[in-house]
Amino acid sequence: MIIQIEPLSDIPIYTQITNQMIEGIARGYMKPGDSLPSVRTFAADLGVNMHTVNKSYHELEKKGIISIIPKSGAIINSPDKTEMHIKRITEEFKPVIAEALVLGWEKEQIQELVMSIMIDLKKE
Amino acid sequence: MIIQIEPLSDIPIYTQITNQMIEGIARGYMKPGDSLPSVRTFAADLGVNMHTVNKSYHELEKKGIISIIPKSGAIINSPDKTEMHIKRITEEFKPVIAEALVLGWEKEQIQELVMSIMIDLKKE
DNA sequence: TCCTTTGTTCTATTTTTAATATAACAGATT
DNA sequence: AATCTGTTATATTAAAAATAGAACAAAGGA
Repeated sequence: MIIQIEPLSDIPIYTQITNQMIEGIARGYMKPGDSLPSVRTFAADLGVNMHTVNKSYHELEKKGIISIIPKSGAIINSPDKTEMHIKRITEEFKPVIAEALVLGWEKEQIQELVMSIMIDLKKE
Repeated sequence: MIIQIEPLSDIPIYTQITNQMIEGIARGYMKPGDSLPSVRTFAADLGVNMHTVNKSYHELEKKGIISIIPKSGAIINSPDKTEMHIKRITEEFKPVIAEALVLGWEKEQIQELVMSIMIDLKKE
């Protein structure tokens, strides 16, 4: 799982790690049950501090995507159909959809873009 | 156009203003051609600093949503069908869609959520 | 059992960003 | 002429991000 950090980005490093991990899992590069690298080795690979990776892992745990087993490691969760985090996902979608609408996108165009992104992420 | 600032939020104030302005325009509370309040009066209304509002306005301008006329004021743009900002909108959608997929959402469920948000924003 | 690795916790410092506070400027608006 | 506008500048404070180093106690492998 290769992750590219952009030091000049206005997106915090720990968020860059979080997002790229999520995208990597969505693309199937990592699967439920897989272990994540330890915060130390991963930090060394990325050239960042241990605590930065640790913060990203806890962000992933808060989102329900991984489980951190104390003193042991982190493992990617199996999706739980009863826990869709619908409220959070809704709040994350809303500003993007509102922005597209304000810029003049038609509902159908937005649906098409969303579909094309899903297909891109799902194709292996 | 009423805007509610949450001082304790981890979202910066200027981003809260930006997002709520966009949602307000999407809902039709403000329309293309309308003037935004001056940065000073709006800042006074919200109880924040002038520069904070100013930063939000420039964020909105960068997104192509308003035009700032120097020494005069800010006006909401008419949507320009030839300028959909497709690359930026795609990059904004991607992490949210990836997160939903990783949490086990089906493509159809995501499409339904997106549609319901669009309907909610469009209903007046 | 011993040794290494693990996440955790703690303190500390540096850097960057966000937010506020004033002030002054020059064009626009009335 | 007087006011209002966004702009620019400088300064300060507050908060967040990132780094650094150390120590701990449990887990896990040899």
